[in-house]
Amino acid sequence: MNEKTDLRIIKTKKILFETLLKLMKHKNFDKIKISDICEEALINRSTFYAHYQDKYELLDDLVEDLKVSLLKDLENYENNISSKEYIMRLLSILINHIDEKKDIYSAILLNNRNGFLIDFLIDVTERESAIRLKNNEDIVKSQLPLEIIIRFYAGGLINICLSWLTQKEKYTKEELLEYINKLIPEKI
Amino acid sequence: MNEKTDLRIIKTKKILFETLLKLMKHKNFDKIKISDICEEALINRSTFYAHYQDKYELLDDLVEDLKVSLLKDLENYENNISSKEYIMRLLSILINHIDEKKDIYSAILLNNRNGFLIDFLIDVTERESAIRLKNNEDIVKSQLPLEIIIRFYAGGLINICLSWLTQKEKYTKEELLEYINKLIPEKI
DNA sequence: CAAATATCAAACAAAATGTATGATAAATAT
DNA sequence: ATATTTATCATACATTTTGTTTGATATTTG
Repeated sequence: MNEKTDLRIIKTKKILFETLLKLMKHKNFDKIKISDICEEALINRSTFYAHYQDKYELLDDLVEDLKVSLLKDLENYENNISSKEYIMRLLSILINHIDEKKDIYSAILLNNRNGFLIDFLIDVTERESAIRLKNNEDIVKSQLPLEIIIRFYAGGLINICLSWLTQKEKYTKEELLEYINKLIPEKI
Repeated sequence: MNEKTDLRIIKTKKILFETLLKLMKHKNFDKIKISDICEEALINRSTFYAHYQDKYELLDDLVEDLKVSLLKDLENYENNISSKEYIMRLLSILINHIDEKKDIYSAILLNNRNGFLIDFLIDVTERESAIRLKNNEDIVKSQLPLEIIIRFYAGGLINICLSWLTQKEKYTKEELLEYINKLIPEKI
């Protein structure tokens, strides 16, 4: 979000983000025109082009912001805990993060842009998990490639989170975590 | 693929499918123009418009074909087996299906069109599983909502399949199934 | 072989993108 | 506070891509 922090740039990008998300709630991203965005945002089209080559760059930038925000949420939490405990904490952070940015995630999901999102979430959770779980005894014993284990749990858990997000309010965050707790074995 | 089976229509659509997939290997779907497709396919642009409104309809049609093909693969296999055994057979069919259509799946994956694919695969596997697992004793005992269980395993397993697909030939199909076998508990 | 129809080439209208220019307003720096 | 820098704006215009139409040609069906 910071180019060199000229206030006008920050403001413009913020409006573009908000407008894009707003439009994505009613219209598929594929069908949104740059001119639609600018019109709704009350921003000159040449200003748009001053910042982004196309709408894909705009969306990239928006997702990049999300990523930064999630990484920040993940920054400070404890090390050296059992793999299950670790996973549960990671998830708790993730679910809170998604819940806070509900609007953004839903908008992206409703637009068949899941690929984006899943890649990014898996990327983050995988990197995190890979570091933490690398020398975990249970995992070494299981004789499974670490990446397989991570892909499995990351995919499963993210899928639960995403469906939870779209079926608004069917379960509370706490219930969701409780269900997940039952799904994950004590020893992986 | 059949409108009313005029050979020319079948041929045209087939070529359009192949051409789109070919282009998607080198270029993101977002950036592919209808004129690119037609040029490469040696098909007149007005012919394209005679069949599809835009490139998204073309991709839809292509994915629809995939879906039909997977459903056909899933048609005939045994009922009344334990949940784990059931899941393993389902997966074996799924993996074989993906392996056979490797080119198509990779092309779509490389194009950030995963959303499409994951939705579709989850849809199919969920519907299948929901029918089969509904009255399963183990599941009733677990006190978890069925949809949560299905989402979890569907997401996890599909994610493994997808990453397997992109890391070409790192494991054999058989190894992959063996790993998955270890990941799924005997009693869910 | 006759009838039906899908494809084609070509030309055109409309929509959307992308670029350039100089004036104006807002932010930064001294 | 003022000067300087620079982001935004309005406007105009070139280009690209899409979408439609027409009638001729070729292929398929019956």
